[in-house]
Amino acid sequence: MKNILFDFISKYVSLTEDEKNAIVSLDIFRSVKKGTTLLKEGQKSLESYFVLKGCIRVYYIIDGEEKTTAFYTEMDALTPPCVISKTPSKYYISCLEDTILLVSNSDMEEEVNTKFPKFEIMCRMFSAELLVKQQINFDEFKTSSPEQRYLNLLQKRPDLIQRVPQHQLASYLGIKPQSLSRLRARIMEKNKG
Amino acid sequence: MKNILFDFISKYVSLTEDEKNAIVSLDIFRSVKKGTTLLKEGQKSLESYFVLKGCIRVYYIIDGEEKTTAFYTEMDALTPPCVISKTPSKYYISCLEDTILLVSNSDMEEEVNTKFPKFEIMCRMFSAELLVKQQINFDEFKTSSPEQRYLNLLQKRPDLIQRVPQHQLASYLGIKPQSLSRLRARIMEKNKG
DNA sequence: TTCATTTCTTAACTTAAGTGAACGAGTTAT
DNA sequence: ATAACTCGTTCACTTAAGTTAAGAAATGAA
Repeated sequence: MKNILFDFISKYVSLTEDEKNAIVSLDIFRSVKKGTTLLKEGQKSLESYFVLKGCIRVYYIIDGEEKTTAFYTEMDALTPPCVISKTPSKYYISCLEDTILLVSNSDMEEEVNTKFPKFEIMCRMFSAELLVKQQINFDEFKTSSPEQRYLNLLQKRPDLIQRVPQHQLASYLGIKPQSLSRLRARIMEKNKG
Repeated sequence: MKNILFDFISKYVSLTEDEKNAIVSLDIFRSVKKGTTLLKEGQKSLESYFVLKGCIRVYYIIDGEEKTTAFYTEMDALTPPCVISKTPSKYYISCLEDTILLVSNSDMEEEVNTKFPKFEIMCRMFSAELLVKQQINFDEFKTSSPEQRYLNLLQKRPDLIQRVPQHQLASYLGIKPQSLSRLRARIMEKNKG
């Protein structure tokens, strides 16, 4: 399990055994049951998450309706905007599956950063990378139709289509569940004829 | 003109006169004529921009069609993803109006950062803020309809609707120019009745 | 100025997404 | 085991966006 974490870190910096042990001793691993809500609208939080196993989901409730904006799976890291801006959350975060998380809070991070300067370097590289990914993601979403977005998702994150309920996927694509059903049927039809 | 820059910086850190002079002496101000293209698809770039006056626009050309994804106006900073990822650009950046920019390139930034540690602090605060804004922006886009997006824009950046051509605005909202015209007519109709 | 181009709007028609309702399959709770 | 839910799909209908075409208004260039 911890290997997932160290595989991830090795993409950015290389760690000594001592450093690895130090990380493990921080006791930041947390197991969460399917359905658990990690953050609710209105709450303040200092926690960031790294998904080791499982899947978590971010959604808003707008006019009583869930609007899913993100899924995080293995090797994905999530620092909720409200943690950075230190304002109450406008959204919910919950577990779609039994999930193993690495949880860190802002205070702790500072401590770790001073002890292990490598960490700060890694975090900076990571957040730069994240900014780029997010920008590209946004641009792709903006410049494509629901059908293109679905096909794109099928390419890039095929696992999501298996493990996530259709109505949450639909919301993530910016449409209603009925429209996703129809859209899928339409695509099947094209591939037949 | 330089005041716009220092007003902006003062939101993050306070500068001495010496520091201000040092910045001015870097000679990083550039005037650009309306219509100038700052970056083309396929090019590599190390330049980041800060808009002092005017407006620049980011767009893709997909199937021969312009897809506008962002506008940057006074006090907006833009570090194109391709600068961070050091890959060829997939998009264009051009000036919508005669524009005065502050231009920095990656090499120079490192030099400035070591000379003025304050700068690195500011940059980090700034990019954290940017990440949050971008995330919120994306979420808003995803969770709303074209009409809501237009009304939202009317609230948040009313100047854009005046200074930007309708067909570019339409693209920015994820729809065709004809649909934007219709949508505006629809809203006018509602406000009458 | 005049001619050409770009920009915006309107209209008619097509296509796709939203809505409300119904149904069967699978799950959960009692 | 049965009742109550949730979930995905389908259908008929409504609404909004895409498409094609045309024309008016503004802009730019010769």
